[in-house]
Amino acid sequence: MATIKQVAQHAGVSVATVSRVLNDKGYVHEDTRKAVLKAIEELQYNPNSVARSLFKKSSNTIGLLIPDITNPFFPQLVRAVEDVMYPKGYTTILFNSDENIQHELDYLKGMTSKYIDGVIVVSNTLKWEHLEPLTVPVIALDRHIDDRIASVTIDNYESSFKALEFLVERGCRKIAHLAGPAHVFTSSERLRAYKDFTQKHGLEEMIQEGSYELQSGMLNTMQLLTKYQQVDAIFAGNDVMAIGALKAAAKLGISVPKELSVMGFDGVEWGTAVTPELTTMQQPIYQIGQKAAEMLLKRLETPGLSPEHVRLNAELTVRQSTK
Amino acid sequence: MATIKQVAQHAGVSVATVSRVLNDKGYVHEDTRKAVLKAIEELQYNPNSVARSLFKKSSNTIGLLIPDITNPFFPQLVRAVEDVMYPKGYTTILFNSDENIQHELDYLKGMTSKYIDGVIVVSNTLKWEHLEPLTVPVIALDRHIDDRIASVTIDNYESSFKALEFLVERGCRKIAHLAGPAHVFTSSERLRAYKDFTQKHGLEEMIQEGSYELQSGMLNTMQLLTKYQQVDAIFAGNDVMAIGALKAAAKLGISVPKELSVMGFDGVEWGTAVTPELTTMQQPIYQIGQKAAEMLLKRLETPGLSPEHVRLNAELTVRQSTK
DNA sequence: TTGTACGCGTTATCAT
DNA sequence: ATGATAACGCGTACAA
Repeated sequence: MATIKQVAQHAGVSVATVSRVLNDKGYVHEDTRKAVLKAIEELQYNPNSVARSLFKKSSNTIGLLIPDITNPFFPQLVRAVEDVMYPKGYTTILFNSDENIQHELDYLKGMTSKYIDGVIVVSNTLKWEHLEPLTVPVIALDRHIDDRIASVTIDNYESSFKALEFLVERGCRKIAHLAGPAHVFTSSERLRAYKDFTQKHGLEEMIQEGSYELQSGMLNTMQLLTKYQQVDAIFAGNDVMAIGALKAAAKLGISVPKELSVMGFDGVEWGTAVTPELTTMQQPIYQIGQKAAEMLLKRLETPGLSPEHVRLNAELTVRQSTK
Repeated sequence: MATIKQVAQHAGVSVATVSRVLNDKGYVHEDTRKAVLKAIEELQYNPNSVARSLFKKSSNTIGLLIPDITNPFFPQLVRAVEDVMYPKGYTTILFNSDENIQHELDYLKGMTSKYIDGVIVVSNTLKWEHLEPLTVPVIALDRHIDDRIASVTIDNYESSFKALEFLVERGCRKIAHLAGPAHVFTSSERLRAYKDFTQKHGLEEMIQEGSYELQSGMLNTMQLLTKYQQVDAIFAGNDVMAIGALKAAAKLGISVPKELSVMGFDGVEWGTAVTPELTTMQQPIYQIGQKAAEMLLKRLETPGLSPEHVRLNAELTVRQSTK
């Protein structure tokens, strides 16, 4: 690895001059510029990012903190973020927190010492006081954390309401809710919508709580279906649970959508892999990631912007699992 | 952000002493050590990773180069790598190449200037000459690149053979192959096995090439099934295509596994989400990632180790999509 | 237009 | 046992 010093020597100039042509700053004679360029080429010189970071107190790197990349919701989100950051010269570092606050705090601590320039955070546990000490822009993704922290979210409550309305329109009256974990903000919003909806429409409230996983979705649907015999629709807290419900129905010999309608939430790719294909409230996952990255980029360029709160809309995608 | 200098001042010692207690190196009196620790605590001092990297020419960071995180094969792999690297103090940077050699070379170039300590690579295009200039340990994952580059792979050829043998055992005789893209090493190996197998057993060769995607799997199965009427089994190049085949069968009213057996390859989670659940040649995805990370770690600790080539075994997981 | 010299925050060597 | 200082590679005042 050649250094700027060697390039300077090779070109017969000083390091300052090399730095100038490197960064197009200050005056430099065309001839010397060419000589420097030639030296750079010959020595295959590549500026040292670490040294540059030390001086600039900035690493052209952002952190992306998510619960777990193996959750099918996140790969697309991650891709979106990288797809917008990379062309702008930023590297993205991914962190899996497993929703463990200790891990999250560890990561955050590491970031500042690495001159990470900004962070995108998906977390149910992180609060203002944890993020406040960070001197870099932060974007909260998927979950709103605090009014003082910019965020990109979707309208979980309203969308859930719409999903439920659709089920009623299609003639469902005994609608059960397969709820996600209570500590997850998005699932509690969806649950809240379900409760309000059933109350408003005078429908029976049938709730079964589980975790955001396939097995859980299946097992809990089994329980649900034995506990409440007359269920004619299931509104699941997310797609993975909904697919679990589909599996349970298949196992119990219940025909979907004829005897039972199943509605998911998220719009992950899995939903198109199953038969019948899953009807779902589709989040614009890729756009959410894009938007968050763009907001971060804006704050990177012009620091001190007031916290913006963007709310995207989920959209009902009717496929085959509902009447 | 406090610096080591400020800590030294605060504790009334020199930076050298602070550095000593920080790194447990050299002698330092117990009293002064305590004073330093106290200063560190009071100033909330956090050593600057960038400055440290500059001096050490090492960033405690590794690169993980994969085609695309949205391919369901990779999230688990990525998790595995991070799960072993992080506790050892290493940060993992993920790069999505989209199998584009230019992107790959760009990433590689960026790595050296960042003092990245090692790389794990999943690529069909990268060759010895691209990796050779790297001065850090490299592990090739999933695809063998060169004898001189350590690798972790699975026995694609033999496993495919076993999968096909299983189908024959179950009475299938008209076995078609839904092949993955020709430029992907793993799929050409699986294709090769299919060809050898049919020849060995005197079976008709029925091949349809597609891409590693759901739609492609479905469409190509449709074509396959119209072109060759009597097909009684499909051996797919990967699980996603196999699931596409399942969808095609459902659409055509063909009952799986009664009229048609479907065999996948990979063992991604999706395979358990569909009905019938997918029979597949299951790769130990997580272990592959683990093993690669461990190999890298070993080479990080003791450089200059000769290239090791580990080959893991895929295992037949019989579920419901085969007779 | 170009060069000198210092600072970014650490670690390691060499004195003391 | 502790301190001063050079070095890591780069960018930028300031001087020339």
